[in-house]
Amino acid sequence: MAQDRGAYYITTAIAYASGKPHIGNTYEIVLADAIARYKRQQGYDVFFQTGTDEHGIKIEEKAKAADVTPRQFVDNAYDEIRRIWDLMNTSYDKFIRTTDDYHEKQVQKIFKKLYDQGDIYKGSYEGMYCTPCESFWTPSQLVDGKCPDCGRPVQPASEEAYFFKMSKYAPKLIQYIEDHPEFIQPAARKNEMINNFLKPGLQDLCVSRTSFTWGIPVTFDEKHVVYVWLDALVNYITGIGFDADGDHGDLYKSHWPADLHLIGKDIVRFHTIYWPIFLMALDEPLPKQVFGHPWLLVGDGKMSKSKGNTIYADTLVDMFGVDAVRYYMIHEMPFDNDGVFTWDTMVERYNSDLANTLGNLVKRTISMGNQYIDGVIEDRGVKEPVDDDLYRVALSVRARAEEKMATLHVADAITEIFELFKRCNKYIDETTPWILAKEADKKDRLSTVLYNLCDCIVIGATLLAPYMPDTAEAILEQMRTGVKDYDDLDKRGAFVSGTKVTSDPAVLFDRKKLEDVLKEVEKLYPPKKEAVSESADAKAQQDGTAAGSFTHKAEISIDDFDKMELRVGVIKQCEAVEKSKKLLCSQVDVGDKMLQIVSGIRKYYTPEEMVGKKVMVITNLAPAKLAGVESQGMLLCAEGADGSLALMTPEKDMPAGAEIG
RNA sequence: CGCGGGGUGGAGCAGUCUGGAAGCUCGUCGGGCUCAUAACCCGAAGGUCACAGGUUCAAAUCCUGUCCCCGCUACCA
Repeated sequence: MAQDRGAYYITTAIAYASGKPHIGNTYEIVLADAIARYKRQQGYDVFFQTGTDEHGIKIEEKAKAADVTPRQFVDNAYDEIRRIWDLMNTSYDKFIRTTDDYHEKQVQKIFKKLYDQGDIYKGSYEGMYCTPCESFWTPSQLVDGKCPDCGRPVQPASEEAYFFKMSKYAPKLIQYIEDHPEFIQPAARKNEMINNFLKPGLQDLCVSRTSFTWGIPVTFDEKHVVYVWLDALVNYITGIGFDADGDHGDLYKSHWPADLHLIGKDIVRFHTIYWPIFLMALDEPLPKQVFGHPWLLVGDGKMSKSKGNTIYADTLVDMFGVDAVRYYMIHEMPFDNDGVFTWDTMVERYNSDLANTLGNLVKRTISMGNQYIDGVIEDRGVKEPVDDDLYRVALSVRARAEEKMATLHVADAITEIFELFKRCNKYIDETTPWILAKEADKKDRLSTVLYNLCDCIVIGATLLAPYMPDTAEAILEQMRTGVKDYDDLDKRGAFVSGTKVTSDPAVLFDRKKLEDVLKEVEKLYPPKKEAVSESADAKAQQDGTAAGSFTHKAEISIDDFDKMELRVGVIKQCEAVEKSKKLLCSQVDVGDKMLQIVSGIRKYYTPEEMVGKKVMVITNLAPAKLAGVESQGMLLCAEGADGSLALMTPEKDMPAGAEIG
């Protein structure tokens, strides 16, 4: 066993239980798993927690839309999320749900405690209220003084709510952040937090809601439920046995404070400001580090259903296998920049790194062992200078990978390990075992060369285990070698001399052809199929066609249609709207009058090319102000899921004002 | 002057904090090898490090200014 290095507590953010997680969400658990396995290998007593965030108005609404109870809804989402986490072979020790009894109970106790000690107080939430929409809006959200959703007038109103005294702890938090430069990672995020939120002064945070019920009720004021972030954040302590009365479980005593909260860069604020302040209020120590990882994107945009580019981990696993997907996610993610998924790079990494460099290395080494020396790989001690360079690389990989991991540069760590596999391939060419095999007096050298290779492969495979556990196991199995101790990986002898390796080495990663993969993507999920299928999205994203998820609206009657007045308009003048990046303002002749119409199409058309165009116009749309400019209608456009856009124009020349219908 | 990220050989990136011969992966081309998964090894071509000034013995790196791209936000009627 590696030496005992003490406790290590790592968490992911808990996944919001609103649906199936896509590869971007899945990346986080895989990254966390790699770190957790790595720390275990090093000898830490690791506790790795993940889970689901199951409360909130969004879930309540989604459940309603799906015509199920919130409970049923989150149960389904939980099943799906956990299935994906398990599919990815992630070794979490605990999966917490915010609907778990013990968690809910502790949230209530924590809320009560903070209330009793005066950190939470009852106040009222002031704002402009739109009665039909049942929504509060801040003055800056209002459009033209009206509700941004429905355009109707709003009234000043207030609603009672509980607030947390954030400002009280701000100086202490700033001090902590300054004293612990490693607390917020990457460092760039630290400055954002301090400059954007802490320095200007923290506002008290509203920590209860009355507008919905799917949450944890406040025990002493039942019409309030606890704000989801307060509910969610404390999972990190309730999951390991925190008790608000101080009667903590052993795990809490041994593993809090957490060593690492691994989260997405979009929620850094909650984890580096609110969460530490909650902990200060509870008089508990703060986590040692919060790492806001970048996002894994698809194509060149953020993944979303509406963009039609969602890709799920299980689709990829079906095609490439778990470890290949883990490898891709870990290897392709830069430390502080967003990473990108494309089918091209997926196939490229798979072939180049996994099939060629690693898989082929193992196969050719074992094959030579079998062909030349009956699979019994023995160190006969016939050394040559070239061996030294091989071992120089092999025995230093652990240290180099460790250096990268120390700062969570996981992608760089795995790259270091592959440097060893590349070095091994080179070594084969340098030593030419097939020539040694032909010379009777070189048998001992041949055996030594193959031994050195096996030894280095075992070192590499062992170091690879945290990132690609199945692959590491498969390699060691082929080498008939057990798991090696981390502490010995800087020494020769990981592979025991005289071991007989497998006589039938399996191919670890079979090469893929890009065109086959693309065909499969298309075949598995044909485009334009009825329901929303992820690969139709993937296909759309691949070739730019507009397949993907369509959202359909309710059927309308001819009378409904008749309410619209559609006409051909001629654009007489057009200019960019000063204060906007997206808007063009056109003067359109619709026959009997001129309409001023503002459209968000500046990205696609210049004002000059707009002039003279004949377009389709809705002429009886209620006027609205966009960026302070009045718009009296709407130019109709076709918009592709890939972001393409075109104005609708009459197929034959038609006069301005011609009715459309 | 809304906030932030970025512009480095065909593609994707590192290097920028702490100036000191422009690097990595993939792709392309040529060669080698034949144990292996059309694999592996070697070599080559390919970059005015967005642009313009400045500091310096020396600038991808520091300073000033400009242009372009991408997120977020306000206003995509």
